[in-house]
Amino acid sequence: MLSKKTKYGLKALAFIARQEKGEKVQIATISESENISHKFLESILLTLRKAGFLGAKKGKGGGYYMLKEASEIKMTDVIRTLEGPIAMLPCVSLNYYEKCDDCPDEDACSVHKLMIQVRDNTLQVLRNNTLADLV
Amino acid sequence: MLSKKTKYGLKALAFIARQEKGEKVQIATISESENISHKFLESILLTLRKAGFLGAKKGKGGGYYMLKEASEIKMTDVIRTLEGPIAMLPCVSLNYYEKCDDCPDEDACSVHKLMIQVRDNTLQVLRNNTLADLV
DNA sequence: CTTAAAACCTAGTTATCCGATAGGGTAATA
DNA sequence: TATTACCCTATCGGATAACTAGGTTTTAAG
Repeated sequence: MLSKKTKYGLKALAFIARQEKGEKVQIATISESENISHKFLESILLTLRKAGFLGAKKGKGGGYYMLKEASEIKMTDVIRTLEGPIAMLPCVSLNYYEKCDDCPDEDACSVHKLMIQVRDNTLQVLRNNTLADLV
Repeated sequence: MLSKKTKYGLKALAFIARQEKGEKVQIATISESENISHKFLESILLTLRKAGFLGAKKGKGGGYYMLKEASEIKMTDVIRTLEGPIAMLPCVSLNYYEKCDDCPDEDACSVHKLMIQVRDNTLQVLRNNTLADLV
């Protein structure tokens, strides 16, 4: 299950991407329009800014804005930033790999093989979708 | 992320399915062989039996056994029993649908559309795989 | 008939994480 | 210089995951 953090983050990104290029959007605007807790959204946007998806301007008339084209922002990258691994098991994760405590031999694990199939299919969908597809 | 419950359950099912048809397997055997806590596995197998995937015999010489062919047990069914929804959002779940608190209009939600794609792809993989493919 | 073995069942524990909130701090602008 | 709006840290309640405890019932064997 996708966390609300990720869901809100995607919605917020889509909201900002819908504006004129370079236009600044304030947290409060998104928060009200998308029904997201102001403070929670604040922390999410901060994460997205640090990850390089957004720029921010402080002070009066400030806000968040896109740094690049929506079509250049892949869903895989956003989800990995907010959610973490895309795979259904740590042992099949490309970016967050972790060995299982049980499983002496990964290649012999039946579940492992199945989850690799799921992962590859999910990745294919998420790689082919950019923020532009959400807008 | 798949819970350990589901992972263990799948491994246990595969273990039992590997035996001669109708052969009984004890919890302790699976527990030791697959490195799963005995008590935890106990509760998982109980769930699987109640869901109709396994039969059980009490008393000395008892154990769990397959009720049907491994090829008749779909991964979707097992995962839904142990894990719950397969979808990444409640609002795109076929079997566990739930409306989102935010989102006034589901059809207008950009994230919704994306997650339907992911769901359909995942379902395709899981529907095409049976327990026989794990063995 | 007794005993040991095995599944059954209810409930509780512990630990972690999610979603949200609090309360300032800091920088930019009018 | 006051206001606006992002920046940062800390905290907290509730839910859930993973596992544990301890007893009950059923069965086979001696």
